[in-house]
Formats: sequence, structure tokens, C-alpha cells
Amino acid sequence: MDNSQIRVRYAPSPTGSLHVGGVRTALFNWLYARKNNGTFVLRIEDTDLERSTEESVEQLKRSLRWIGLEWDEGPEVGGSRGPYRQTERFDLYRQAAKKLLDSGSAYYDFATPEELAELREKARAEKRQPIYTGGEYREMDPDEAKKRIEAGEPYTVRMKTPREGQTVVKDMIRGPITFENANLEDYVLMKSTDTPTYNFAAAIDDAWMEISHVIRGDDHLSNTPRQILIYKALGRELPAFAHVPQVLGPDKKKLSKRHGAASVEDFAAQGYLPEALFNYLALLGAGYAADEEIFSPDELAERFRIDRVSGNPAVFDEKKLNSVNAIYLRRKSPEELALVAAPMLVESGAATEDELQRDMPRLTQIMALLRDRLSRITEIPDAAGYFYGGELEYEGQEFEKQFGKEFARDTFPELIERLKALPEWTEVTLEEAVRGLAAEKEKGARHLIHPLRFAATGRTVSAGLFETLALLGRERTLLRLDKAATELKHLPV
RNA sequence: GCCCCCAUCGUCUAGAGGCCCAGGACACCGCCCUUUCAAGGCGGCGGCACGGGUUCGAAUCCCGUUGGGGGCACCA
Repeated sequence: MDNSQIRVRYAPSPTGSLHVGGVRTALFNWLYARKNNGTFVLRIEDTDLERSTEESVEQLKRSLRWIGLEWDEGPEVGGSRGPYRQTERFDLYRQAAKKLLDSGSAYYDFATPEELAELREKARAEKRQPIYTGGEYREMDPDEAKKRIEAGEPYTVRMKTPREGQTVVKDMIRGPITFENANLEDYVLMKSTDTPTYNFAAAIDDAWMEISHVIRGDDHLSNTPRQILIYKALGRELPAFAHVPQVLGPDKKKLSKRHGAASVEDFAAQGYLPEALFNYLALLGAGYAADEEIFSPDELAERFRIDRVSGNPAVFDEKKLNSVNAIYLRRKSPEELALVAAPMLVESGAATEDELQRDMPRLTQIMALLRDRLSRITEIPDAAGYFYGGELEYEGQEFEKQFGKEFARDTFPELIERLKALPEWTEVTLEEAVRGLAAEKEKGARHLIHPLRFAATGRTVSAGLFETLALLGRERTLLRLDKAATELKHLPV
């Protein structure tokens, strides 16, 4: 089969940051295009002049690229079906509206916003559905309409929706969905500002851009019959449709900032890797076989099946994202991680740029030690900070706990002497020294290990102690141990 | 209120009439390893929303109820 005609699109409106639900939709489009050797188009739906901002456009593009979704046609990259911004396509909509008007599929409507509000109000009072059917304007003589327009009366262009029959949306995920035309009102195509509504612009663009498969959020499902009617009135062949569900928060409400993070940049800021977010989002509700979970974009594309996508809204599980992220983190080389870690350590104030530059191999070793213990890169400054700097401040209560035991307190000075006397400062010699001393005293090594860890790192958890001390270095370690020994003297017995 | 969609462990899912007294992953809980924390290994807890059909047989098909989601603008 020749799939070169497969064209999909992601069409966000630039009114804020890129929501993960949106990226997931973009992702499905991208996967579908890659799988079928098709074209992935990016179109900016900026007809809402009030809310659209240039900044959002930039951010949208940045977020898409960050996560690895490059578009084949669209802003910046161009293409034969441009322009790719709706504000640059107004002439097209006006021409299409004229066509519909001429063929009698649409009509001029002179109802004022106040009149419409009144009708809605009345319908509500009578417990009817507020379905606007054009009143006197629907069948008004075109010449009469022209006259009123020339007289300067404001108007909209409305679709002359069939009063009978049904419109069927053939959805690739859900199967056929039937809508009664009688439930569809005569919706606005062109606003009184001579600019298109969403439904009109989207239908025209999808048709003109020769989109073969419209994969979009299911919040658009009820718009689809309206767009189908436009296609039909224009004599255009219908694309295939797929409506993918929303992404929900743990409370089953649409995922939003109030759940902690909702946009791509939120997750980036929280230390998630683009490839991990990509993998997690692609898996979410996509009906991949459950035996494996870690896939590259290519593998994902190869296995993607739009008809397997679930029609059920998926709850976003940050714990699972975390675990996927940790897996991707462990796949990074220590060298790569060191490159990421360096600026973070500088920013946190743990180390200076200079000292890091001077010894990147050491930072690399530190990352090798810590890698398995991280799940997000933002944890790095906290996890690695103590490898830099000099003396530490000890938390009083924990200090007492660590050195409260008689054995630890009594043996600590001797332990320091042993370490100071070490001819070589390596993982092996350190371990021998500590275990040797413990053995001499006929105590388990852990009685020395824990206080030592605390004195050297200021914490109760770290990577293996001897590797850690070796990397910490002789000078820094002994400086810290001496300080601990001094504080030890002030400890109440 | 009206229209539409959806319904398997807490979450994401496998399951397309007998292979299922339902499998995996994350989370959670044990145990092993072990100097702590991770990682890793082993094990455990936990679900077919409910009620009717259809059928020799239903998680799977049909209907209803309940629940969740979306939409009802000159917003997209």
C-alpha cells in the first residue's frame, strides 16, 4: 500500500503553555505519521486575536522540539500547503464562506448578541435546548441581505444545518458515532468581525491542507459533525477521524497546574528527561502490549496502532513517570550526567565553575556513584553537593544520635588517627583501615561506618561509604572528621 | 437540563465467547543481598461497577442502572 498520502496535523492554539494532554495528541499524530511514512503538519490556530500570543507560539515550538517532535510541514520549516498560521489564511476562509453562501449552504444572519442571549434564556426557561435555527434570516432573500449589509448592519455567516437526518462520525477509535442533525444548530462560520470561527477555519484548513487523518482531543468530538457538514457542503472528501481522550489528574479532573505540573515546561523544570516523558506519554492509554514498557520513539512508532488507543480518559501517574525517568537516567553515561550536573551544582552554590572545570573526571566518577540513586536530574545538587566544599554543619539531634553510643565516641579519635596515617587514600585502604579497627575492638564495622558517614557527608544516606570517602578525598574528609571530633567533645555524656 | 463518549487491581493496561477461580507494569508490603539509601533478585496484597438478558459457556455480545469524562459561545 502506498502511504505517501497520509497527512496528519497537530493544531494547537497559542494561548498558553503546551499541556501534556496536548503533547500526547501531538505524539499520537507523530507516531501515526512515522509509522505510515506520512507527513506530520504543525498548524497554529491563532484566530482568537485576544488570547493568542507570539510568546506562546515560540514556547509551543520549543516544547515540541524539546520532547522530540519535529514537524515535517509548518511554521519555520514551510511546506507546499502553507501558510501554517490561521491569521495568514483569512482570505481562504472568506472565499470559502462566499462559496457556501452562493451555493445556499450558508446564510447571512443579522441577529444581535442580545437577541441570541434572549433566545437562549427563553429556551432555558422552557427547558428546551437552545438550538438556533436562524429564524427569518435562514431563508431571507439574498438581495435583501445584501441591502442590509450595505446599510452597515453587522452580520455573521451561519451554516444552514439540515433539519433532518443524521451525521455519522466514523471514528477510528470508537467506531461510528451518530449525531442527529436536528440537535446541531445553525452555527456561526464567520464572525461579525469577518474572521472565521474555530469550526470553520479548522475544517477549511484540514480540507485545503489535504489532511487525511484528523487525530485530535475528544473535547472536539461534538464539533466533528459540524465540520463534516462543511466538508460535504464544499464537496470535499472526508478525512478519517480519531478522538483521543483527555489526560486527567489523580482526582479524575482534567490535569492542570493545580495538580503540580501540567505543561511540558513544568515537567522539564522538575527534572524529567524528554525521552522519558515521551515514552511515558506514548504509553498512556495507547494500548501497547503490556509486557514491555521502555521503547525508543522508533520502536513506539513501529508498534503504534491508532485503533488500539483507549477511548477511556487516562489518569496521569507521576509515580510511574518517575520510574520511567529513573530508567532513562540510568541509561545515561556518567559523562553525560556530569555535563548536566555541572551547571546545576554551580547554580546551587555547592561548587564553583572553576573547580568543576578543573576536575570533570571526578564529577564523572561522582555521577557514576549516584546515578542509580537518582530519579530526576533536579535531585543532583542535593545528592552530590557534599562532594564539594569544606567543613559541614551537622544537624544537632542527628549528631547526638550518631555519636551518642559510647563506642563510637571513644573510638572516633583513634579512627581518625588511623585514617591520617594511611599511606594511600583509596577505597581498598579505607575499607581495610575501618574494618581492621572494628575487628580489633571486636565490634561490627557498622558501629564505625555510620558515624563516619555522617561526619564525612553530613547525612545518614549515601553511596557506599568507602567509595564515597575515596572520592571525597583525603584533605576534605579529614577536615570534616576533625571538625566532628571537636564537636564531639562538647557532646553531653 | 440536553447531546456525545467511556467503564478490568490505587494507576496504566493485557484480555476480541471456552486458553482467565483474569496476566504484566508502577505504587505499596515482606524477604534476600547489604555499611545506610538505591539498584537487583524473590514473594505478597489487590480488580472484571451493578442488575437483567443472549449462550452449553461471558471480563468479553445486547439492554438498563450507576459512576466518570467531554460538549452545549460571534473560545478554540
